[in-house]
Amino acid sequence: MNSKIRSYSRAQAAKVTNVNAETIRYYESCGLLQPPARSAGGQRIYIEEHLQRLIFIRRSRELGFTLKEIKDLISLSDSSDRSCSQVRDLSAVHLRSIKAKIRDLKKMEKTLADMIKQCDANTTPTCPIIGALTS
Amino acid sequence: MNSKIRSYSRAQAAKVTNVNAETIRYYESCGLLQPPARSAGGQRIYIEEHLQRLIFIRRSRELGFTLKEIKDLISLSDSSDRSCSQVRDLSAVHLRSIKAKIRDLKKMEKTLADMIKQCDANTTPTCPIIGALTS
DNA sequence: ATAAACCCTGTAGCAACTACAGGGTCAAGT
DNA sequence: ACTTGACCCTGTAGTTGCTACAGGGTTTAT
Ligand SMILES: [Zn+2]
Ligand SMILES: [Zn+2]
Ligand SMILES: [Zn+2]
Ligand SMILES: [Zn+2]
Repeated sequence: MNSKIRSYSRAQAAKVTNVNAETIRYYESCGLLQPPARSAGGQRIYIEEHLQRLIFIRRSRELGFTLKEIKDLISLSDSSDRSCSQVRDLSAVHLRSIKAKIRDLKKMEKTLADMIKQCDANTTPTCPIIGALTS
Repeated sequence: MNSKIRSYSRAQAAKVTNVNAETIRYYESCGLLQPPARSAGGQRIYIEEHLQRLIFIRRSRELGFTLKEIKDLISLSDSSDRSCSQVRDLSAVHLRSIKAKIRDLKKMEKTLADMIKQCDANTTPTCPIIGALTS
C-alpha cells in the first residue's frame, strides 16, 4: 500500500519554502522548477520534491549564484557521477566573482568615506564631494 | 568678441568622456543630461557643459550611486545654497548601503569558501556543497 | 557622386523578480 | 445549495542601467 503524498498549493509552498508565490511560477517558467501536476481545475499541485528544489534554489540565491548557475548546479546534482569536481569548480568561479565584487565595493567605500570626511571638514562654499565628482 | 565654442558629436563625446554613445542618449532620455542643440539635420551637438556632466555621472556611477541619486546630486550641485550638508547626507546614506552590500558579500564569501574546503576534503560520493544546499 | 562613418528613432533584450488585470477555482460557512 | 472570500490561472508590464539592433537619414571625404 502507498503512503499518502502530502501536496501543497502555491501559497502553501511559498510559505513553507520562504519563496514568494509569484517567484515560484517564475522559476517554473525558467525551467528551474519541474512543472507540477495540476488539479482538474488547472491549479498547480506541489509535492515535497518541489519544496526541496525551491529551498535549494533559495539557498543558492542567498549565496549569490545566478539562476543560470543554479540550473547547472541542479543538473550536476542530478547526474551524480564525477559531479563533485564540477560543482567545486562552478563554486570556485562564483567565489572569485564575489571576491571581485567585494574589492570593487571596498574601493567605493574608501573613496566615499574619504570624501565625506573632507565634506565634514569643509569651510568653503563648494561641497568637496561635488568638487571631486566635477573636477 | 566671443571665443569659438568647441562642439562634439555623440561619438566624440563618448570618446572624450568614456561613456558609451548609446548610454549618452539613455541619460538624456532619463533627464540626467540636458538635451543638446541639434544640427539642421537633427543631429545632437554637445558642448563642454555636456561633457562635464557626463564625466560627473560616470564618476558617480563608479562610486555606485544610482541614477536617481545622481539626479539629486546634480540638482544639489546646481542649487549652491546649503547643499553641502545634503550632499553629505545623501553620500552617507549611500555609503551605508555599500557597507551593507559588503557585509552580505562577505557572508556569502565565507560560507562558499567553507563549502569549497569541505568539497576538497570530500571522499564520499555526494558533493558536500550540493548536500549543504539540499539539506 | 558615392561610400564610409556616423547619426536618428523606436523598440527589444539582459537578470531576477514583482505586480497587476481580468478572469476561474476551491473550501468553508450558512 | 449557495455565497463569500481566499486563492489560483494566464499573460503582460514594470523595475534598473544599460546595450543592441533595424531601418532609415546625415555628414564628410574623396
Ligand atoms: Zn563537491
Ligand atoms: Zn556566480
Ligand atoms: Zn559637502
Ligand atoms: Zn545609493
